[in-house]
Amino acid sequence: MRISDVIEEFIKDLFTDESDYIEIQRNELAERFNCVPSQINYVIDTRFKPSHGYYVESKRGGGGYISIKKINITKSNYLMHIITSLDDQISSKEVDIFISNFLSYGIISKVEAKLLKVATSDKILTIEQPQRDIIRANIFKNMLLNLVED
Amino acid sequence: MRISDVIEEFIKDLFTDESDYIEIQRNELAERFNCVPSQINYVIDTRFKPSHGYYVESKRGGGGYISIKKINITKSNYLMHIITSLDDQISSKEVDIFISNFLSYGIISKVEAKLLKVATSDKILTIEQPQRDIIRANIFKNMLLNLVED
DNA sequence: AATATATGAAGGTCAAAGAAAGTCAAAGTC
DNA sequence: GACTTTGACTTTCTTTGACCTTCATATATT
Repeated sequence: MRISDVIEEFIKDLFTDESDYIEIQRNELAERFNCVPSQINYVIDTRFKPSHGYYVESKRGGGGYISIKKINITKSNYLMHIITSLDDQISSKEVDIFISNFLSYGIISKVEAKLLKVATSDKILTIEQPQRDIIRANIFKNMLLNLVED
Repeated sequence: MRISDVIEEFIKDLFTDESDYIEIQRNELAERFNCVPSQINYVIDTRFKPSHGYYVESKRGGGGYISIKKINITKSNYLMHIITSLDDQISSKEVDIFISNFLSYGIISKVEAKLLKVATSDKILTIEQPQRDIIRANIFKNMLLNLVED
């Protein structure tokens, strides 16, 4: 078995039910698996990409680390699905229904909901139809896109 | 854990509910944490910058000290101040500057920043000027309003 | 007594050394 | 040919220490 696969599995085992966030030490891991440190980068680059549902951060220097966060892929999937299914114009009421669904599914936060709502409200979008519904769809889709992948 | 992090936390714990002003003794702190005195400067320089919401003063010589004041640009105050000062039209560039300031002051989250940015971008607001800058100001103000008080 | 000088007690600066992690391309495997 | 492994070199952040500046106070000088 490849060393990269072993390391991948080891890292994935670090995630528990309680926590979808871990921190590792590059050099320590490399030593444990008797490989060169950059091998760890290779594993992370190839197996923990955003497209695999992971978000990676790191810090260099004394006490440095690499952190990996498992992102909720279902959220992304769900939102992407909604986004692609949206027409290129949408009413305020329709938007509101989407938003309250997102909220009740725990897909977005209250603040995010408020931001979405206000940015797409008729009160704010003071232009004529059908321009209004077009701009609204545009705003809505793009805001949602920015909620995908946290 | 880094010694710098430990010291940072120690200092932050000195602030109480009653007081947002503390005074420390550089040498005393260094001795307590068994580090070189200039380490304290390092911690203060990197973790208690104005952009983090702290104001630092010091005095040398006998009876010297370092004082740190937590500046309470509370989120609400700050945002309300911005909102009321805003004109009724605004360019995309101006908005971006505001957003990056909010971010560096830690007043909004990254996600919120992205939402603000996308909802006010020229790419999304595909209408003619001056309508565009008017709608943008409207959206921006109202989104900010919804960030006040959480 | 008033002023000048010395001393010691702070804190400040800056650069070198150290500790991680990142990059990239060459070499190796399947 | 695509994926892995390796290692030399780079970048970033932290720790350490030698040397500097400022201030209060004690001591000396006029």
